[in-house]
Amino acid sequence: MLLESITVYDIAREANVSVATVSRVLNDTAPVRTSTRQKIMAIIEKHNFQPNVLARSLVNKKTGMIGVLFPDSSNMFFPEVFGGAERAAQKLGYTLFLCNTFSDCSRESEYLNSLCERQVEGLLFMGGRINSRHCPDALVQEVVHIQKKIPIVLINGSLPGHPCHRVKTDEYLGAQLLMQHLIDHGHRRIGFIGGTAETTTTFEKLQAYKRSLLANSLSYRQDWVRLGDFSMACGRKQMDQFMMMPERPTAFLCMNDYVAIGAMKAAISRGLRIPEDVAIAGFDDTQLASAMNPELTTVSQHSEQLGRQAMLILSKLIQKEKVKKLTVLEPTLLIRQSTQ
Amino acid sequence: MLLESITVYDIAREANVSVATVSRVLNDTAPVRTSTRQKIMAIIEKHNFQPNVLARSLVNKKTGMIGVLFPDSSNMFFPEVFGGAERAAQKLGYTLFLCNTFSDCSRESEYLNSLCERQVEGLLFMGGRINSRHCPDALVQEVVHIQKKIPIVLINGSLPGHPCHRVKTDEYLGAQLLMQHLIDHGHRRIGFIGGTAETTTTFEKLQAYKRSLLANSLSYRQDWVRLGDFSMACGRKQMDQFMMMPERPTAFLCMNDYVAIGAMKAAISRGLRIPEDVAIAGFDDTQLASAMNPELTTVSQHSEQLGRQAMLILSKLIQKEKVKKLTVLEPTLLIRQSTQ
DNA sequence: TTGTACGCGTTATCAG
DNA sequence: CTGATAACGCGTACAA
Repeated sequence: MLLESITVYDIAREANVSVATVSRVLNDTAPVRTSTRQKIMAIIEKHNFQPNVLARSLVNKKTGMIGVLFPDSSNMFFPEVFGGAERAAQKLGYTLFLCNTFSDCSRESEYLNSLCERQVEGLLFMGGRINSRHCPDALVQEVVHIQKKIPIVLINGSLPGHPCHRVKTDEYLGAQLLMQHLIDHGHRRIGFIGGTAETTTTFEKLQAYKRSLLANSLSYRQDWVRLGDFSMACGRKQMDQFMMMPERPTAFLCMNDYVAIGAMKAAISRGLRIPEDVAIAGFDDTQLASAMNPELTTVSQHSEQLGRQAMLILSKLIQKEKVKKLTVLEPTLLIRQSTQ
Repeated sequence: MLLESITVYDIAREANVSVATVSRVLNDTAPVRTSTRQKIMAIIEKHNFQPNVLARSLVNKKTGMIGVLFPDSSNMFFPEVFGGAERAAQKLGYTLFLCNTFSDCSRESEYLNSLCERQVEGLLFMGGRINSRHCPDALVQEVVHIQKKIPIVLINGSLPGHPCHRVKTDEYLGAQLLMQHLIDHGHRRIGFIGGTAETTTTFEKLQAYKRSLLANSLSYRQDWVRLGDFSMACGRKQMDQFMMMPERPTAFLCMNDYVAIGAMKAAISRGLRIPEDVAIAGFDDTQLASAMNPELTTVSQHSEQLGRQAMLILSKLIQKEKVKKLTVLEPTLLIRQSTQ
């Protein structure tokens, strides 16, 4: 059951005017005699009348809604991003329609569909298929097709083979900064923990990891790269594995803060001290990083900025303005206790 | 610009049928000859036609949308709650419309308005005015008025003087369990940190705190109750204050996990050991609690359950079923390293 | 089984 | 300044 029971007709009748006039005072779209305007306003107030946005959107073809797809609300990084987007959206007169895909591609497709049917005016896309290194073409096409009709901005991702508007952090640079920091602190044996080989975000960091080793004449050992997923559990499990190796790294680059914290916990429970015995670094600078003890060295993606930028670009796209396809934000290295 | 360019008329014309028939195959609402059905389906597929939900909702008066108001996406507790609600919603065929009020009452009002205009079928309400101990009547009336037309479920809150459907954790009991645990462990001097005197959630815990002291013949000292807000910063600041007192508690009950962690950090940075020198307990069992080192003793509100229950009740309300006004979930004490 | 025509609540166009 | 009236895209009695 919907709220609406009272319509413009009702208030028009009560005011002895036509619906057109009511609409005019509602939208201030044409001059109305002050006396009639006031009469109408009074009746609107009296009944607490709210126009039905559905009907309105149906005619002016504007819903004021922006769809936002994100993979996981339990990873603080994403709420931070869409928090930034939301603030920007509000200033621009848009409302966000948040969709948690739970990193599930089919759910992603469903939401994509649903958002289109709901006539959102633009889409902010994070996670899932746009971070997949081998995304099935069907999934790519889905997005490509939608993009023909409605503007999309990808955040920290891409659609291989299809130019899209994108906003991203230079994750490669971020990982590189981290590596350099570790190396500068004398670490010669560095491991990598977390992420999946399938995801672009992992791949970028892994590339930076490898090249940094190479550039510093340090050896790359495959068994010192232990992927998994993006969770604390993964960090814990993989660090446990490292612990059982005869020869292990003295420092670890982790996929994100969650993984890093899991790794920290595993190390600590084995009696290791951080950073004296082992250095650990995360990524994203979620609240967790500075909450930990010792505080976690990490890289900030300026998550709110990321969301804000994406929303700004999307709004320009909606206004049919030309915008450059790619916007890259520079990450910031945050050196804390866990590595020095 | 909206996606829709092709309508039922277009596909009707192409199939040489009437829009009615198209609508019938779309909704399977009446028998259609198999051959024509297939012809129509083919054309729909071909053009990738998607019906306009706006128009549809306008006639059947169902949007399938549930509005969700929450105060702060940067407090993990809330994403956990609406995560639970979202899973439940999906099974029931609803889509959540998430609105971050940033604990700002005016923003809350705006969203409330916007959601009604958007014809959501129900509302899940968290934070803000429903947790205010002295909520201005105007704000209460806003909600009361909406409630007459559209079902609302309040989560962990209430509207003083107005019966509402509510789902809540027994926070009083939670705090009591925590107190008993501390007392059982020999603590005789216990402090309280965080929250604001204005919020009901703080008040409930504070009541439990006071009564537990009384019931155990322990003295209540006003200067050992240091409120503030719900942030890590608050925990840190207040613990710093405690540190400068000549006589201070040996244990602390904190408003939530964030405050507790702030307090922990402050204590640690002063060289205190946890739990040997000082015991600290949080509330909510967010991811943070088990991520910390030492792990944080806390109380689980079963946040996902909370969201799920609320959504279930709301859906019954929408179906006009009778549902009991109040549902209380029992919290669970989680004893971890920070207190023993 | 299918088509016609109206209604859903607004906005917009065009006369007056 | 104001009032009919036609869209907007779809569902659905009612009739055929």
